[in-house]
Amino acid sequence: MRFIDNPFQCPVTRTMSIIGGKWKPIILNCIGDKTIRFGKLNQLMPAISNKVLSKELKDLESLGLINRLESDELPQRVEYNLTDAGISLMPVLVEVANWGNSHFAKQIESKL
Amino acid sequence: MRFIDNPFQCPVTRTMSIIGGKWKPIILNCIGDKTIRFGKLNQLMPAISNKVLSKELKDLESLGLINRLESDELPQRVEYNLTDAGISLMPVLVEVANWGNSHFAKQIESKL
DNA sequence: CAGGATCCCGTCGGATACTG
DNA sequence: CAGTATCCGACGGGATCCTG
Repeated sequence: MRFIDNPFQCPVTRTMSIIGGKWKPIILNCIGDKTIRFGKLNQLMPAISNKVLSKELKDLESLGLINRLESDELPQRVEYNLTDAGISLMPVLVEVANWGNSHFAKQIESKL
Repeated sequence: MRFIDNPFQCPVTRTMSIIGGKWKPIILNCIGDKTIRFGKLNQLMPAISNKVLSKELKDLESLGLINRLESDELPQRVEYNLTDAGISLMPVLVEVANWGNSHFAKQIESKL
C-alpha cells in the first residue's frame, strides 16, 4: 500500500494512511475479537468487492494489524484475527468514533 | 467537500472524511490556539499550494472546525482560528498521533 | 473458497498563472 | 494579500470475470 506523502512526518497523517480510506476501520471492527473467515467478512460487508477486500486484508496484514491463518485442508479455509497492535488500535478508533458521533449527526453526509 | 461513501454510517469513516486527507490535521495543528493569517499558514507549510490550502480552509470552515475572520482593511487581511468543535478535535488527534508514534517508526514510510 | 487479473472512472492533490 | 482558474497525472476504489 502507499502512504500519503507525509511532510513533517506528521504522526496523524501516518496513522491516517493506515486506517484511512473507506474500508479499513470497518474491516477491523468486523473482525473484532473474533477469528473470522474471508467469506464471512464478505457477508458482513456485501458492498465490498473481492478485490478490494483482499487488498485491504493484505495491507492490514503487512502493517501487522491482523493475522492471516491458512489451513491446508480442502476446501480452502483462511481466517483472520487482530494482532496485539490491531487490538491496541481499537480504543483509538472508539475515540474517533465518539468524536464523530458527538459532533456530527448522521445526516451530514447528505448535507454537503 | 465530498464524504467517503459511508456504508453502515460508520462514525469512524465519517470522522476520517473530515480529518483524513493529506493536509487537514496538519492545518489544524498549525492553527493551534492561535489566530493566524492565510499567508502565515502558507509559510508554515511551504509544500502546500494556494489552491489546496484555500480549499482545505473552506472545508474546515464549512465543517465548523475553524472560523474565518475577514477585515475590510487594505491590504486584505484574513485570519483563521479554531472553533470549539475544532478545539474538541485536538485531543482526538493527539490520541491518534500517540498511537502512530508508539506503533510505527518514522521509517515506515520508506519501508513499503 | 479465497483471491487474482483486467478494465474503468472519479476524485485528490500538484503546478502554474492570474486577479480584486 | 488572499485567494481563483485551468490543466493534469496519480491513486483509490468499483465491476466483472477468471482460477488453484
